[in-house]
Amino acid sequence: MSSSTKLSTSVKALSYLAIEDKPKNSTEIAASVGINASKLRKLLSMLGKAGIVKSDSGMLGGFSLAKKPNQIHLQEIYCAIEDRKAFYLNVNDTNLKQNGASEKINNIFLNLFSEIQVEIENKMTSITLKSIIDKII
Amino acid sequence: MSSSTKLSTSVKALSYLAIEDKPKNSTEIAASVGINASKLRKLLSMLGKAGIVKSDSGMLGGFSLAKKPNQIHLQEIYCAIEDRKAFYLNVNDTNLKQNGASEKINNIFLNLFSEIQVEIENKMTSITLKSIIDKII
DNA sequence: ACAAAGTGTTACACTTACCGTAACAATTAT
DNA sequence: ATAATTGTTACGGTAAGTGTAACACTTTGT
Repeated sequence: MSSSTKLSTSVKALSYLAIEDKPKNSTEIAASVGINASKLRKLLSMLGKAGIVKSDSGMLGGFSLAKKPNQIHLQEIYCAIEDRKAFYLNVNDTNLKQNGASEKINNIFLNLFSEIQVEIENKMTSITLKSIIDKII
Repeated sequence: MSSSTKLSTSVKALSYLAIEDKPKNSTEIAASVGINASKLRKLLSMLGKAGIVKSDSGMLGGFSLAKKPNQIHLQEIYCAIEDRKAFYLNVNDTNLKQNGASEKINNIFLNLFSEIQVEIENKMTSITLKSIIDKII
């Protein structure tokens, strides 16, 4: 799954939990968002480590939101499921020539990509789960 | 090669052509930017179709810039080498549920990604090959 | 105590994508 | 003719992604 697909899938699962407003097991959630239950558990496990959802084992177990929807924004969801920077962009730094031109160009692009990533992160920080739910209800 | 790597590699090749200011064959350019000559020819071939470089076969053939460096900006380089939108972001649209929530969330993300792409394109349009060369010389 | 229902994680076969290189037709100057 | 070059295709090898199953561990109900 690409980063962007992971993000939208996670938001679907979280929206489902917010709307249902009671613990749901991975099978139900997976059926709702349309992916495999095992795969979904991997995603939700990461969201759990980030304190976004909480999970309980056992017969009455399942997943539920650990915070209110207006306290969850896209940026933290993204960080929870992806270790790399937002929508990672990279350059080819193999075979760098000794003259340094390639290295300088790499740095120029790394700076450009950093700027883009900051903008993306700002945008994602401003969007909460609640604002998304409000749009789909 | 990722989109971003393609872009930086292309800019390296174009910068080399701009600085040398005479036709260069793929072997020389490839050695300068540190990639395979055949692979580079694929990139330059696409840049040629976009009118950014011109190429000549034969013994005295090679590649040279078709426009001045201040008339070439990153956005057109990107469009030349990549058919998809800038730094393509996508959602999972398989197994869409009948309730429509997944579809609505997909649309929300597609809109968000479109906004991000517009910002990236604006940024890339404002950066010319000349401005990059000025920084590396 | 024991069974049932969960999560969290690992493993694995399968497919897909990617990479680097080679090869070759077409083209052009000498 | 010959040599050098582009543009494109093909291909074997390798890496990455996918979907599923499996299983240990935890928790609840009886």
